Amino acid sequence: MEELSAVDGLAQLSFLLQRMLERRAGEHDLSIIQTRLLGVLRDRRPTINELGRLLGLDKSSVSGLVERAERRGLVARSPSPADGRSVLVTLTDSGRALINGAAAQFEGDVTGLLEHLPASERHALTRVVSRLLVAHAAAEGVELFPGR
Amino acid sequence: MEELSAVDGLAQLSFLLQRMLERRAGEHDLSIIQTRLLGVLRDRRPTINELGRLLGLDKSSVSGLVERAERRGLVARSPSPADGRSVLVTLTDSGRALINGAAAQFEGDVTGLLEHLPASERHALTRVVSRLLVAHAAAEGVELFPGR
DNA sequence: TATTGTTATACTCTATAACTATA
DNA sequence: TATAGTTATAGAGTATAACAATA
Repeated sequence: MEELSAVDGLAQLSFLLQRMLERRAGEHDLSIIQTRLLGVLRDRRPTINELGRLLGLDKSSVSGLVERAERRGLVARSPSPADGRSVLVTLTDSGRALINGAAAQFEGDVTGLLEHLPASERHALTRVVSRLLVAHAAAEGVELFPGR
Repeated sequence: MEELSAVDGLAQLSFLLQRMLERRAGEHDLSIIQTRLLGVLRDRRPTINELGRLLGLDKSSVSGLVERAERRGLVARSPSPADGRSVLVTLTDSGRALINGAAAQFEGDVTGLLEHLPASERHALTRVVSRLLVAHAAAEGVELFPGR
Protein backbone atom coordinates (compact mmCIF):
# COMPACT_ATOMS: atom_id res chain seq x y z
CA MET A 1 0.00 0.00 0.00
CA GLU A 2 1.21 3.43 -0.87
CA GLU A 3 2.27 5.59 2.07
CA LEU A 4 2.32 9.37 2.22
CA SER A 5 5.42 11.20 3.41
CA ALA A 6 5.34 12.45 6.99
CA VAL A 7 4.96 16.05 5.88
CA ASP A 8 2.25 15.35 3.31
CA GLY A 9 0.33 13.16 5.69
CA LEU A 10 0.32 15.70 8.49
CA ALA A 11 -0.56 18.52 6.12
CA GLN A 12 -3.48 16.57 4.66
CA LEU A 13 -4.67 15.55 8.11
CA SER A 14 -4.57 19.17 9.18
CA PHE A 15 -6.65 20.28 6.19
CA LEU A 16 -9.12 17.46 6.78
CA LEU A 17 -9.65 18.49 10.40
CA GLN A 18 -10.03 22.13 9.44
CA ARG A 19 -12.66 21.21 6.84
CA MET A 20 -14.56 19.17 9.45
CA LEU A 21 -14.46 22.10 11.86
CA GLU A 22 -15.47 24.59 9.19
CA ARG A 23 -18.42 22.46 8.11
CA ARG A 24 -19.77 22.04 11.65
CA ALA A 25 -19.24 25.69 12.47
CA GLY A 26 -20.96 26.69 9.25
CA GLU A 27 -24.05 24.70 10.24
CA HIS A 28 -24.41 27.19 13.10
CA ASP A 29 -23.48 30.18 10.91
CA LEU A 30 -20.13 30.43 12.63
CA SER A 31 -16.77 31.09 11.00
CA ILE A 32 -13.68 29.37 12.38
CA ILE A 33 -12.56 32.54 14.12
CA GLN A 34 -16.01 33.10 15.70
CA THR A 35 -15.89 29.48 16.86
CA ARG A 36 -12.45 30.01 18.36
CA LEU A 37 -13.69 33.17 20.07
CA LEU A 38 -16.59 31.33 21.70
CA GLY A 39 -14.30 28.40 22.55
CA VAL A 40 -11.84 30.66 24.32
CA LEU A 41 -14.65 32.23 26.33
CA ARG A 42 -15.87 28.89 27.65
CA ASP A 43 -13.51 29.07 30.60
CA ARG A 44 -12.32 32.69 30.59
CA ARG A 45 -13.59 36.25 30.98
CA PRO A 46 -10.86 38.15 29.17
CA THR A 47 -10.42 41.77 28.13
CA ILE A 48 -10.23 42.76 24.47
CA ASN A 49 -6.47 42.93 24.74
CA GLU A 50 -6.21 39.46 26.26
CA LEU A 51 -8.45 38.09 23.52
CA GLY A 52 -6.10 39.59 20.99
CA ARG A 53 -3.20 37.72 22.54
CA LEU A 54 -5.18 34.47 22.80
CA LEU A 55 -6.40 34.60 19.21
CA GLY A 56 -3.35 36.21 17.66
CA LEU A 57 -5.27 39.26 16.43
CA ASP A 58 -4.92 43.00 16.67
CA LYS A 59 -7.19 44.66 19.24
CA SER A 60 -9.06 46.44 16.47
CA SER A 61 -9.83 43.10 14.83
CA VAL A 62 -11.05 41.73 18.16
CA SER A 63 -13.21 44.80 18.60
CA GLY A 64 -15.08 44.04 15.38
CA LEU A 65 -15.22 40.30 16.07
CA VAL A 66 -16.79 40.87 19.47
CA GLU A 67 -19.13 43.49 18.04
CA ARG A 68 -20.55 41.01 15.50
CA ALA A 69 -20.87 38.25 18.10
CA GLU A 70 -22.58 40.66 20.48
CA ARG A 71 -25.03 41.72 17.79
CA ARG A 72 -26.05 38.05 17.53
CA GLY A 73 -26.43 37.77 21.30
CA LEU A 74 -23.59 35.26 21.68
CA VAL A 75 -21.32 37.35 23.92
CA ALA A 76 -21.66 40.36 26.18
CA ARG A 77 -19.35 43.21 27.10
CA SER A 78 -19.14 44.49 30.67
CA PRO A 79 -16.94 47.20 32.17
CA SER A 80 -13.96 45.92 34.14
CA PRO A 81 -14.24 46.68 37.86
CA ALA A 82 -10.46 46.77 38.10
CA ASP A 83 -9.62 49.13 35.24
CA GLY A 84 -11.95 51.75 33.84
CA ARG A 85 -10.41 51.48 30.39
CA SER A 86 -10.98 47.74 30.07
CA VAL A 87 -13.91 45.65 28.95
CA LEU A 88 -14.61 42.08 30.01
CA VAL A 89 -16.09 39.79 27.38
CA THR A 90 -18.32 36.91 28.48
CA LEU A 91 -20.34 34.17 26.84
CA THR A 92 -24.14 34.50 27.03
CA ASP A 93 -26.27 31.43 27.72
CA SER A 94 -27.15 31.33 24.06
CA GLY A 95 -23.50 31.56 23.06
CA ARG A 96 -22.55 28.81 25.48
CA ALA A 97 -25.27 26.52 24.15
CA LEU A 98 -24.08 27.15 20.61
CA ILE A 99 -20.40 26.47 21.23
CA ASN A 100 -21.12 23.40 23.37
CA GLY A 101 -23.26 21.93 20.63
CA ALA A 102 -20.74 22.65 17.89
CA ALA A 103 -17.88 21.27 19.98
CA ALA A 104 -19.79 18.06 20.68
CA GLN A 105 -20.49 17.58 16.99
CA PHE A 106 -16.87 18.18 16.06
CA GLU A 107 -15.74 15.71 18.70
CA GLY A 108 -18.13 13.19 17.22
CA ASP A 109 -16.63 13.77 13.79
CA VAL A 110 -13.09 13.22 15.00
CA THR A 111 -14.11 10.19 17.04
CA GLY A 112 -15.76 8.77 13.93
CA LEU A 113 -12.61 9.41 11.94
CA LEU A 114 -10.50 7.59 14.52
CA GLU A 115 -12.80 4.59 14.42
CA HIS A 116 -11.25 3.73 11.09
CA LEU A 117 -8.20 2.61 13.06
CA PRO A 118 -7.86 -0.48 15.22
CA ALA A 119 -7.75 0.40 18.92
CA SER A 120 -4.04 -0.26 19.26
CA GLU A 121 -3.16 2.21 16.51
CA ARG A 122 -5.63 4.74 17.84
CA HIS A 123 -3.88 4.66 21.19
CA ALA A 124 -0.50 4.86 19.54
CA LEU A 125 -1.60 7.92 17.60
CA THR A 126 -2.93 9.65 20.68
CA ARG A 127 0.24 8.96 22.60
CA VAL A 128 2.60 10.11 19.86
CA VAL A 129 0.61 13.26 19.06
CA SER A 130 0.58 14.15 22.75
CA ARG A 131 4.33 13.76 22.98
CA LEU A 132 4.85 15.80 19.89
CA LEU A 133 2.77 18.70 21.21
CA VAL A 134 4.37 18.55 24.63
CA ALA A 135 7.86 18.53 23.13
CA HIS A 136 7.02 21.38 20.80
CA ALA A 137 5.47 23.44 23.57
CA ALA A 138 8.52 22.86 25.73
CA ALA A 139 10.83 23.87 22.90
CA GLU A 140 8.85 27.08 22.39
CA GLY A 141 8.71 27.77 26.11
CA VAL A 142 4.92 27.73 26.12
CA GLU A 143 2.70 26.12 28.74
CA LEU A 144 0.44 23.65 26.94
CA PHE A 145 -2.56 23.27 29.18
CA PRO A 146 -3.59 26.78 30.18
CA GLY A 147 -3.26 27.95 26.54
CA ARG A 148 -5.80 27.53 23.79
CA MET B 1 2.97 12.82 32.21
CA GLU B 2 -0.34 14.32 31.32
CA GLU B 3 -1.81 13.19 28.01
CA LEU B 4 -4.30 15.05 25.84
CA SER B 5 -7.42 13.33 24.62
CA ALA B 6 -7.34 12.08 21.05
CA VAL B 7 -9.68 14.82 19.88
CA ASP B 8 -7.88 17.63 21.69
CA GLY B 9 -4.50 16.44 20.51
CA LEU B 10 -5.50 16.22 16.88
CA ALA B 11 -7.27 19.57 17.03
CA GLN B 12 -4.24 21.27 18.57
CA LEU B 13 -1.91 19.63 16.08
CA SER B 14 -4.10 20.85 13.26
CA PHE B 15 -4.03 24.43 14.56
CA LEU B 16 -0.27 24.25 15.06
CA LEU B 17 0.29 23.16 11.46
CA GLN B 18 -2.05 25.84 10.15
CA ARG B 19 -0.16 28.49 12.12
CA MET B 20 3.14 27.25 10.70
CA LEU B 21 1.75 27.40 7.18
CA GLU B 22 0.21 30.82 7.73
CA ARG B 23 3.46 32.21 9.09
CA ARG B 24 5.57 30.96 6.18
CA ALA B 25 3.00 32.07 3.63
CA GLY B 26 2.82 35.48 5.27
CA GLU B 27 6.58 35.90 4.90
CA HIS B 28 5.94 35.90 1.15
CA ASP B 29 2.82 38.06 1.46
CA LEU B 30 0.63 35.08 0.68
CA SER B 31 -2.62 34.14 2.37
CA ILE B 32 -3.43 30.47 2.90
CA ILE B 33 -5.86 30.48 -0.01
CA GLN B 34 -3.32 32.14 -2.34
CA THR B 35 -0.81 29.51 -1.24
CA ARG B 36 -3.28 26.74 -1.98
CA LEU B 37 -4.01 28.29 -5.38
CA LEU B 38 -0.32 28.31 -6.32
CA GLY B 39 0.11 24.81 -4.88
CA VAL B 40 -2.72 23.44 -7.00
CA LEU B 41 -1.20 25.02 -10.11
CA ARG B 42 2.16 23.32 -9.59
CA ASP B 43 1.03 20.27 -11.54
CA ARG B 44 -2.16 21.42 -13.26
CA ARG B 45 -3.43 23.93 -15.83
CA PRO B 46 -7.08 24.14 -14.81
CA THR B 47 -9.96 26.34 -15.89
CA ILE B 48 -11.60 28.76 -13.45
CA ASN B 49 -14.40 26.26 -12.93
CA GLU B 50 -12.00 23.40 -12.18
CA LEU B 51 -10.15 25.64 -9.72
CA GLY B 52 -13.44 26.28 -8.00
CA ARG B 53 -13.97 22.56 -7.55
CA LEU B 54 -10.39 21.97 -6.41
CA LEU B 55 -10.44 24.80 -3.87
CA GLY B 56 -14.08 24.51 -2.83
CA LEU B 57 -14.92 28.05 -3.95
CA ASP B 58 -17.53 29.69 -6.15
CA LYS B 59 -16.30 30.67 -9.62
CA SER B 60 -16.74 34.34 -8.79
CA SER B 61 -14.43 33.92 -5.79
CA VAL B 62 -11.87 32.18 -7.99
CA SER B 63 -12.14 34.97 -10.52
CA GLY B 64 -11.07 37.53 -7.91
CA LEU B 65 -8.43 35.26 -6.44
CA VAL B 66 -6.82 34.73 -9.83
CA GLU B 67 -7.14 38.42 -10.65
CA ARG B 68 -5.15 39.41 -7.56
CA ALA B 69 -2.52 36.74 -8.19
CA GLU B 70 -2.24 37.83 -11.83
CA ARG B 71 -1.79 41.47 -10.78
CA ARG B 72 1.23 40.30 -8.77
CA GLY B 73 2.61 38.36 -11.72
CA LEU B 74 2.24 34.97 -10.03
CA VAL B 75 -0.21 33.37 -12.47
CA ALA B 76 -1.36 33.98 -16.04
CA ARG B 77 -4.66 33.48 -17.84
CA SER B 78 -4.76 32.10 -21.36
CA PRO B 79 -7.73 31.28 -23.58
CA SER B 80 -8.61 27.60 -23.81
CA PRO B 81 -7.99 26.18 -27.26
CA ALA B 82 -10.76 23.63 -26.68
CA ASP B 83 -13.57 25.92 -25.53
CA GLY B 84 -13.88 29.58 -26.38
CA ARG B 85 -15.64 30.32 -23.11
CA SER B 86 -12.92 28.87 -20.90
CA VAL B 87 -9.72 30.26 -19.48
CA LEU B 88 -6.67 28.22 -18.50
CA VAL B 89 -4.75 29.39 -15.45
CA THR B 90 -1.02 28.71 -15.24
CA LEU B 91 1.82 29.47 -12.86
CA THR B 92 4.40 32.01 -14.02
CA ASP B 93 8.10 31.38 -13.36
CA SER B 94 7.91 33.91 -10.56
CA GLY B 95 4.86 32.19 -9.08
CA ARG B 96 6.53 28.80 -9.29
CA ALA B 97 9.66 30.07 -7.56
CA LEU B 98 7.54 31.57 -4.79
CA ILE B 99 5.46 28.46 -4.10
CA ASN B 100 8.47 26.15 -4.29
CA GLY B 101 10.31 28.28 -1.75
CA ALA B 102 7.36 28.49 0.61
CA ALA B 103 6.68 24.76 0.34
CA ALA B 104 10.31 23.94 1.11
CA GLN B 105 10.25 26.16 4.18
CA PHE B 106 7.03 24.63 5.42
CA GLU B 107 8.44 21.15 4.92
CA GLY B 108 11.44 22.19 6.92
CA ASP B 109 9.19 23.40 9.72
CA VAL B 110 7.28 20.13 9.86
CA THR B 111 10.47 18.10 9.65
CA GLY B 112 11.86 20.13 12.53
CA LEU B 113 8.71 19.50 14.52
CA LEU B 114 9.00 15.75 13.94
CA GLU B 115 12.60 15.75 15.11
CA HIS B 116 11.25 16.12 18.63
CA LEU B 117 10.26 12.46 18.37
CA PRO B 118 12.54 9.44 18.42
CA ALA B 119 12.75 7.81 15.00
CA SER B 120 10.60 4.85 15.98
CA GLU B 121 7.71 7.07 17.03
CA ARG B 122 8.14 9.25 13.98
CA HIS B 123 7.73 6.24 11.76
CA ALA B 124 4.78 5.03 13.77
CA LEU B 125 3.11 8.43 13.39
CA THR B 126 3.66 8.50 9.65
CA ARG B 127 2.28 5.02 9.23
CA VAL B 128 -0.81 5.58 11.37
CA VAL B 129 -1.62 8.96 9.80
CA SER B 130 -1.31 7.41 6.36
CA ARG B 131 -3.68 4.64 7.25
CA LEU B 132 -6.14 7.07 8.75
CA LEU B 133 -6.23 9.20 5.61
CA VAL B 134 -6.46 6.19 3.32
CA ALA B 135 -9.30 4.73 5.36
CA HIS B 136 -11.12 8.05 5.47
CA ALA B 137 -10.70 8.61 1.74
CA ALA B 138 -12.00 5.12 1.04
CA ALA B 139 -14.99 5.70 3.30
CA GLU B 140 -15.78 8.94 1.48
CA GLY B 141 -15.23 7.33 -1.91
CA VAL B 142 -12.48 9.79 -2.79
CA GLU B 143 -9.20 8.97 -4.51
CA LEU B 144 -6.42 10.19 -2.24
CA PHE B 145 -3.48 10.76 -4.55
CA PRO B 146 -4.81 12.74 -7.52
CA GLY B 147 -6.69 15.12 -5.19
CA ARG B 148 -5.28 18.12 -3.44
C1' DT C 1 2.98 59.75 29.28
C1' DA C 2 1.26 55.09 28.53
C1' DT C 3 -2.50 51.94 27.88
C1' DT C 4 -7.36 50.34 26.56
C1' DG C 5 -10.66 50.25 23.40
C1' DT C 6 -13.08 52.24 19.36
C1' DT C 7 -13.34 54.16 14.85
C1' DA C 8 -11.96 55.35 10.03
C1' DT C 9 -9.89 53.42 6.19
C1' DA C 10 -8.26 50.03 3.03
C1' DC C 11 -7.65 45.55 1.45
C1' DT C 12 -8.54 40.37 0.97
C1' DC C 13 -11.83 36.88 0.71
C1' DT C 14 -16.35 35.05 0.03
C1' DA C 15 -21.15 34.29 -1.96
C1' DT C 16 -25.33 35.62 -4.72
C1' DA C 17 -27.26 37.57 -8.63
C1' DA C 18 -27.09 39.64 -13.03
C1' DC C 19 -24.69 39.95 -17.11
C1' DT C 20 -21.71 38.57 -21.69
C1' DA C 21 -20.01 35.50 -24.79
C1' DT C 22 -19.67 31.35 -26.31
C1' DA C 23 -21.57 26.45 -27.00
C1' DT D 1 -31.04 26.80 -23.72
C1' DA D 2 -26.96 25.84 -21.03
C1' DT D 3 -22.31 26.84 -19.56
C1' DA D 4 -17.87 29.73 -18.58
C1' DG D 5 -16.37 33.63 -16.83
C1' DT D 6 -16.81 38.49 -15.15
C1' DT D 7 -18.78 42.15 -12.57
C1' DA D 8 -21.70 44.52 -9.06
C1' DT D 9 -22.85 44.28 -4.52
C1' DA D 10 -22.74 43.05 0.26
C1' DG D 11 -20.62 41.37 4.15
C1' DA D 12 -16.89 39.12 7.30
C1' DG D 13 -12.31 39.47 8.65
C1' DT D 14 -7.87 41.68 9.04
C1' DA D 15 -4.28 45.50 9.95
C1' DT D 16 -2.66 50.39 10.49
C1' DA D 17 -3.32 54.84 12.15
C1' DA D 18 -5.71 58.26 14.69
C1' DC D 19 -8.51 59.15 18.51
C1' DA D 20 -10.96 59.51 23.37
C1' DA D 21 -10.97 57.97 27.96
C1' DT D 22 -8.56 56.33 31.77
C1' DA D 23 -4.37 55.16 34.35
